[in-house]
This record gives sequence, structure tokens and C-alpha cells, in this order.
Amino acid sequence: MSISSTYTTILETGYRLFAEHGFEKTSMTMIAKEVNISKPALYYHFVSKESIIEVLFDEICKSIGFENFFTIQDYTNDNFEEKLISDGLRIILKQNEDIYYTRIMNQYQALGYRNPTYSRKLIDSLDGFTTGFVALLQHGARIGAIEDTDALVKAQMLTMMIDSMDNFISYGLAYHYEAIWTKAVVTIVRGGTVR
Amino acid sequence: MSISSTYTTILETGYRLFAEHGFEKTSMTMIAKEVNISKPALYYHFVSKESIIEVLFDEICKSIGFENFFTIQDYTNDNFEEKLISDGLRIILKQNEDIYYTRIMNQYQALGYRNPTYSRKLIDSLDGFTTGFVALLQHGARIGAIEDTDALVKAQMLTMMIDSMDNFISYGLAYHYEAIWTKAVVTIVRGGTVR
DNA sequence: GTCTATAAAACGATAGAC
DNA sequence: GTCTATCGTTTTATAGAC
Repeated sequence: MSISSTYTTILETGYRLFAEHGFEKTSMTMIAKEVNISKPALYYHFVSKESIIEVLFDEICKSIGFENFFTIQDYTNDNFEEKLISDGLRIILKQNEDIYYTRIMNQYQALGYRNPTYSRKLIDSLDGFTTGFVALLQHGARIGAIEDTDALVKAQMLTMMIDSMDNFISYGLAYHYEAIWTKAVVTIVRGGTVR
Repeated sequence: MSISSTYTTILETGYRLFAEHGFEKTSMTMIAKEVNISKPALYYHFVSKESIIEVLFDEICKSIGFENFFTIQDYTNDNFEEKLISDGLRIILKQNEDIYYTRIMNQYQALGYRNPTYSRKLIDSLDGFTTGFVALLQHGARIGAIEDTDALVKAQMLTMMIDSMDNFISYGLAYHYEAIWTKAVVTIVRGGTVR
């Protein structure tokens, strides 16, 4: 259809191959073969393998913002706890639909250890979740749905739980994620001050 | 000293280089140069690069058992909560001492996605923590230190929190880990049943 | 935009001497 | 146990025609 349909196909194919075999073990030859073009044609669209990896990362980053999963205005005194539970579970569900996501992110985390460009964006994304949860918890306190204590620590715990659940799910660990997230929300969000 | 001092040096050097540059970007030439031997000398001690990575993994796995951090018998009715907190914080402290640890484990996790030998051992290690926490919580309930509810879910949450804290610390995120772990222990362990 | 052909470098691993 | 020298393969990337 579009004049850059090849461009998109390359990105989609790269996403899959990178997740399956890893960045290093996925060669430009493999991608070209899978897309059914020659290697120089591939280099026409992307100046290097690294640039495919970079563009892919930016695309992924766009889709993982806190606001994509939580809309603070929709939280009321009546639905606060149950909505926080169900919205969190939606994230888990989304990861179950895309088995490649966490495998790819694991590799971007590794890149981040050596390249600040990647770590910066990953940290920003996590910060976005923490900041979002803080705002959500403060909203909850304002409307009288929850206690007004330790918002930052609670938000950091929720961020870590979300991240960790993604990780464990992608590894095929049969944990009780629904019960875990529910308990996290119920006890953490309700719970009082740390001594 | 020992006849296999070179063998040990290779492992230590490999650990550092693999953490710094990654498995793929660390070549046998680099390791040989850093150890100050030739490449064939390196191949005398290890039949392949993969075998260095494997031996390294087994060494690491030995040091991350639940029992290395938590001794159930030492938990009494008086010290239960505070000991669980301090023992957990000891794990965090240990990771701060070895900045390479999480970087290496991140890569073994990636290997595990494609090789069951690695994922099997990683999952066993996590299972060891969950099983250990269950036993610890049941012990706590038996001696009347905590409520006797949802031991498995609580144990899974604690395992995930430990794993996640390691991860976030290694990424340089300045979270309130002490407060987070304390709150996790206090609210999760004390807290009642999930509705 | 896509192709065939190829360059240039790096890699894992080995032969064979000492 | 360690060396020099080298093999065979694969990699990223490009020159140049269409």
C-alpha cells in the first residue's frame, strides 16, 4: 500500500527476529531474507543494524506510557480499589498477548548498561509509572478513597510489582499474578505508615 | 599458587568482561589479552567460549540460594518482622557490592529464553526463594508471629520484590528501597486474606 | 528501490612447535 | 601449558548496474 510498506515490514520482522534470537545473533542477512529483499535493499531503508534497533526502541517506548493504562480522572471513591486492580491486570494481559515484548525489553535493558541513550529512556518510562502512581494515590487520598500516607514509597512498590510481574510472566512462571496484584493493591494502598 | 590459577583468572576476567561488554561483544581474543595469555592457551582451559559462560553460570547459581540469606530457625516470635526486614536488606547490600552481578544475570535470563538449561536453573533459583519464603511464613504462623493466611501469594510477592529491587538498583534508580522492603514486609506479612 | 557481487574485518577455533 | 601462525566462516557494509 504505502510507499514505505517495506520500511514497516522490516521493523515488524526485526522485532520478531530480535526477540527470538537476540540482537547479536540476528544478522542483517536473516532480516533481509525474512523480508524477502536483498541486503543492500535493507541498507537502503536503514543505514545500519543499530539504527533498526534504535527506531524499534522509540516505537516501543511510545506504547508503554502510564497514561496508556491508567486514567486518573476515571477513579472515583466508589471504584478506586477495584479499578486500580483491573487496570493493573490489563497490563499483565497485554504482555500475555505479545510474548516478544519482555524478551526485547530485556535486551534493551542490557544495552542500557553500556549506552545512556537506552537507559535514559527506560528510566524515564519507569519514572513515568512512579510519578503516575503518586498522582493517582494523591487523587485517591483527595477524594477520600485511601489513606494519605507514603504515596511515593507506595508508588515505587506498585511500579516494581508491575515490572516484576511482566518479567516473571515472560519466563513462564506460574505465579498467582491476579492474587498478587490484588493483594498488593489492597494491602499497600490501604496500609498505613511505615514505622 | 595452584596449578589451575590460570583457570580461575580466566573465570574472574570473563565475569568482569561479560558484565561490561556482554557475552557476544566479549571475544576470546579480549579475554586472552586481559588474562595475558594467548588464545590457544585459553582454549586449553576451556573448550569453547560457551563453556566459560556455562561454568560461570554454575558458579553464580551456587551463591544465590535462599538459605544463603535466610535461616528459618533463627526467626522467633520476638524478632520475626525485624529479622525478615534486615535479612532482606542484606541481599540488597550484597548486590550493591557487586555491580556486575545483575548485569550478568540479565544476560543469562536472555539466554534462558532460547536455552532451557539456563531457564531451568534460573527458575529453580526463584522457586527456591518462593518455597523458602513459604516455609518461613508458615514457621512465623506456627510460632504466632504472623497471620496464617495466603502464605504462597505472600511468598511470591516477596520473591518478586527482591528480584525487582536488585534490578532497579542495578539500573541506578534512586528508590527508597529500605522503606519499600520494610513496607512490603510489614503490610504483606501482617495483612489479612485477599477478598 | 532493488539487485549481484564483493570488500574488509572480526570471530571462534585449530595445527603444530616447544 | 603456552606459543606463533593460520584456517574457515560469518559479519556489517558498500560499489555499481538496473
